Amino acid sequence: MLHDIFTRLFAHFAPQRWWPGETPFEVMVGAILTQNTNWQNVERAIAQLKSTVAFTPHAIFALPPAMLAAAIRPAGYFNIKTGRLRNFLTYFVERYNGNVETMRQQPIAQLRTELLGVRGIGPETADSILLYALDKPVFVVDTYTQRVLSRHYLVPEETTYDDVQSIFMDSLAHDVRHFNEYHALLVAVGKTFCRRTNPQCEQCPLKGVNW
DNA sequence: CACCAGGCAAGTA
DNA sequence: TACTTGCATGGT
Repeated sequence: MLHDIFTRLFAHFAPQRWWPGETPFEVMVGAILTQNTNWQNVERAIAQLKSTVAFTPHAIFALPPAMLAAAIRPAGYFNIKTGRLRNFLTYFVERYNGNVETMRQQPIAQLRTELLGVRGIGPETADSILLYALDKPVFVVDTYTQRVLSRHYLVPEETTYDDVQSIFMDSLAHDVRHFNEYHALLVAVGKTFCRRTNPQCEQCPLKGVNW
C-alpha cells in the first residue's frame, strides 16, 4: 500500500530533488533553520550567513552569537535557532572535528541517539540530517506525512512520530534515494492538496486510497 | 486582518 | 503523563 501511494505521487509530481544545499554541512544547518519555517526564509538566512562568514563549522561557531542571530534572522526564531545551531556545532566540532565523512562512518542508531542528545534537535531534524546530509536510509516523518496518512485514514491522527516512521521502514526497502524522494513527495502532496485551509482533495492523486 | 511554514523545549497541573 | 505556550520572520 505504501508502495502504491509512492507510485501515484511519483506519477503526478516531477522529481523533487531534495535536499537543496551545496554541501552536507549546509544541509545540516538548513535542517535546523527550517524548523516550523518556510524554506524560502531559510534560503535567505543561509545566503546572509554565507555573506557574513566562511560557511564552515568552526567559522560559524567562532561568530559572536549576536552576529549569528542577525545573519539568520530571516528564518525566524533567530534567538532560539542561534542557540540550537551552536549546540549542534559544539557537538559536531567536538566529536567529529566538523568532518562530515568521519561522522558518516558511524552506525545509524548511534548517530540518531547522538543527534537527539543535542538540545534543539528533535526526531525530524535528526532524521533529516541522517537522510539528507549523511545518506543514511532513515525515513523522515513530518507534519505533512502525519496529516496525509491520517486524512486518508491510514493511521489515527494521534500516531506518534516513531510509529509512523516504523510503518514506512518496516514495509519499504531501506533505500536512501527512495526515502529521499518519498518524503519530499509527501510534502509536495501535503502542500498542494492537503492544506488545512483551502484543501483540494478532489484533485489529489491519492484520492480514494483507503486500503 | 488572520493564518501558515519541511519543530522543539519548557512550563504547568 | 498530557496538554499548553513561546519562539518570530515573511508570504498569501
